[in-house]
Amino acid sequence: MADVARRAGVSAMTVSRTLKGTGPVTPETRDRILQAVEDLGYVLDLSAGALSSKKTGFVSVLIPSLNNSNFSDTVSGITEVLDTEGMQVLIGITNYSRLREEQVIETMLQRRPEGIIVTGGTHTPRGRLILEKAGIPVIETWDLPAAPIDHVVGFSNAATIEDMMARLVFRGYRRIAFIEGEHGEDTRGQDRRAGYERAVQALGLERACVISLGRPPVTMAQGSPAVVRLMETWPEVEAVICVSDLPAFGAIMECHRRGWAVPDRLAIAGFGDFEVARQCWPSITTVSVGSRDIGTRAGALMLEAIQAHHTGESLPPRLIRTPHTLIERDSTAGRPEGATAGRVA
Amino acid sequence: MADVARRAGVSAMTVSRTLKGTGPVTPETRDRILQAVEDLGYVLDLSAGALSSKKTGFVSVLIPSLNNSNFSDTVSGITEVLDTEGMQVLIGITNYSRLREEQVIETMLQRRPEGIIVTGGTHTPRGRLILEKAGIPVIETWDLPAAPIDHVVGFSNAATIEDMMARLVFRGYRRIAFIEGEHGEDTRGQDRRAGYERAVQALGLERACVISLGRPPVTMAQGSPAVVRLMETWPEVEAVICVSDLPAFGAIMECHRRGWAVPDRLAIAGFGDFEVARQCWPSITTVSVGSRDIGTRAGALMLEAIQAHHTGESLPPRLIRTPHTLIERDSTAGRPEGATAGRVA
DNA sequence: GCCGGCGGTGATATCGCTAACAGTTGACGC
DNA sequence: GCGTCAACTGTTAGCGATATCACCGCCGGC
Repeated sequence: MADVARRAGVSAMTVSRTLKGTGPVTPETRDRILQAVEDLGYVLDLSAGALSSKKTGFVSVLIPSLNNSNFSDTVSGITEVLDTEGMQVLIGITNYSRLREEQVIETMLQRRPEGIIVTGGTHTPRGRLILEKAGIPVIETWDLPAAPIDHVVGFSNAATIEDMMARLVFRGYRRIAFIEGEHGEDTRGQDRRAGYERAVQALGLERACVISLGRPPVTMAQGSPAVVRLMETWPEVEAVICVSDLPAFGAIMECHRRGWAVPDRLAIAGFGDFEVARQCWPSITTVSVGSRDIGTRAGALMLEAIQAHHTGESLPPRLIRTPHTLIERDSTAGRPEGATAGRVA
Repeated sequence: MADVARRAGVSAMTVSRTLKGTGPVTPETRDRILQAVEDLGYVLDLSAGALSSKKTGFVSVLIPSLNNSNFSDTVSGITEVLDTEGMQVLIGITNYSRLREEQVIETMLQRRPEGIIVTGGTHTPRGRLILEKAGIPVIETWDLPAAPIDHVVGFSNAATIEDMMARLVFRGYRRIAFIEGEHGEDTRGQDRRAGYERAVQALGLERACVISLGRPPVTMAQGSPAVVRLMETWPEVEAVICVSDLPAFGAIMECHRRGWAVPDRLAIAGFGDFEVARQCWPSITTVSVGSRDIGTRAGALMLEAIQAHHTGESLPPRLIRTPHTLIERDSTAGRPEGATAGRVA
């Protein structure tokens, strides 16, 4: 930068101001500097700038996996918003493990991000502690934690499935099963299952029938053995909700193979509104949670929080409930006998 | 760090050595320092370290989109490998635009990455120039550029489709169409189309039938109108190759809706070996290019190149051809009349 | 008994930039 | 004509770490 300054006949400070757009610079001086930058092929060093200004321009984003389009949609949304302010997203993959999340948080903080966005509201005690003490805005997403760390942009996973259950019952289904991932790490999946069980109670259904797929990430492939097991275990089942569209799709394909009509023999619903749910035949009833919107809203909130952070005050914890939408499609068209079938006359 | 040093009764330098694992430190001293770190809740600042050591620990990775599991698989692979050396991936999204890529490259270089991995071998002249002059290892992936900038980890997109064509012809198909994305930006898609046209020539087929989907990213949804248009335009078509599994899937679902048997009325093949291709019914014939492997190999190569870069010598440009595998599935089971149908007797 | 070398540690000088303050000019108002 | 203020530019002093060299013991070899 000193070279540039010399060549343009100004001080390094003026070069800095020109390149960052902070402070006033005479147009001529500016041109001269930009010319010098061009001539020398100079590239600003943001690491050095970060050290001196104490603004790294980083925001860390922690997600369970990149290979789930729900999460990559959220990241895309965040990235898009932060890009407008020249901030760089640092992605951390937690692999659906809270312990891994804790480690990733620790290493992330060494980069001095100006804010951190995590997926879910359940963390290891130490992970939570570190986040609280980090002294930067924190946003928890994809969940509505009972005791948020700071800000929240999310929805109730349980409620999405309760809504779905109500709708299925309204459509005439009574024997409704649930296909879930393994217990333990995927807390959002657990919440959905909890929603299912509450709904079974609330709607007065006979009993909860749950098939477990295995460790997350849940995949399309897991759907086919799961639906087979389901039909063997509870042949009387009329409908099934899957913890995600992916196994729902796998299940539907298995049904095609076996000649089980969907939805007439078995209605199948998913979660997440993946592209495959819309394109599948029959198209899959699902819940859209607006993955990308969660990202853009979290991004915007983060910018606001960082802004406040810079001016000294810290933004009071905000809770943004994002809407979820039940999307009824062909895979749950209703009992053949009509919407009232199975109801008490 | 000075605080930690004081509390442990050593110099800052020793603290640094302990935390980074560089240089020898007596176990006792080490423990004392780690205790002090714990007590004070001290977190190392890598930005500062980067400035003085001139090693940022960043590697930039540019991809067209995060929402394509092929690319996110590659990124996962890269991340996984670089993680082992504590390096952080900086993701840049180019949106399938070369101009955008140029801009992203410029802003990325301000972060002083130690290496940069880009998707594809076609760039704007200026983008290419900047990469060449960046003075860091560059890896081009997902392609085999005629004139590589530096290293390459990729495969010939054209060859994948040529192989596919040969196989389809072997299976007895003669009238084979191609469904592609719009011309212009997606150079990998263009290469695949070029492979198709070469194969039409080489195999002595009647003519090339190409349906264009629209601007990338190509989606599942685009598959259905495309296949309808295809059948209207060339009713005699027997098979079609799609530029990606996603529209191939959309096309198959449309065929289900319309009662066109796949593969008997129309065989459909894709590209990319997305999960949906394996799970779809009928399962989709495709080309696997090992997206994740491309990532792990590029990651490993990058580590090696950075290593060399540190010791002064720069690694001679390396070209790693990754294997692609044709995966035949149910969607191209062969002409009903048998594998020799359509051949000259 | 002397010397070379290694394990362990510290002092100092940056790394490249920007915050903060301190000029310097010229326009404007009264 | 003079004070005031805004626009513009420069000076100085770090930001928080690490490269580098220097130093001190102590060991082993000849």
